Amino acid sequence: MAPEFEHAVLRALRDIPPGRVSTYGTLAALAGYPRHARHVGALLGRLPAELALPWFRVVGSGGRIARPGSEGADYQRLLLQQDGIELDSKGRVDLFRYGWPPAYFLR
DNA sequence: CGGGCGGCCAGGA
DNA sequence: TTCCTGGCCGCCC
Repeated sequence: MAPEFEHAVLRALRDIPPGRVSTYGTLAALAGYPRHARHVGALLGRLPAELALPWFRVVGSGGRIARPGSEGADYQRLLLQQDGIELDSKGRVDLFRYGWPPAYFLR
């Protein structure tokens, strides 16, 4: 994975404010790499916990938490709630309400 | 709403 | 080099 790509993505990741969420595709675009959503996922998946980065503030395009059923998914749901984010009955986030940056999620 | 399909792009085998 | 596989995405039924 190219260092420039990683740095750009992590920078965008750190810029997501508490209480907001972004998506893999949006983060990739913000970082300057449109269409690289999958790679953002691959990167977030192997982030060392020590870095304490807000990986949990990234969800799929439909506001869905990735890899449902997995242990990490439950943890992510918990962290999002602690962040003050409401999840609907199906565990999805309303991007029109919490999406970051706002301009990317206009109704 | 649910499921399939094709497209996306980098790594590993 | 080809082939397969992803914490994805959007379109079509």
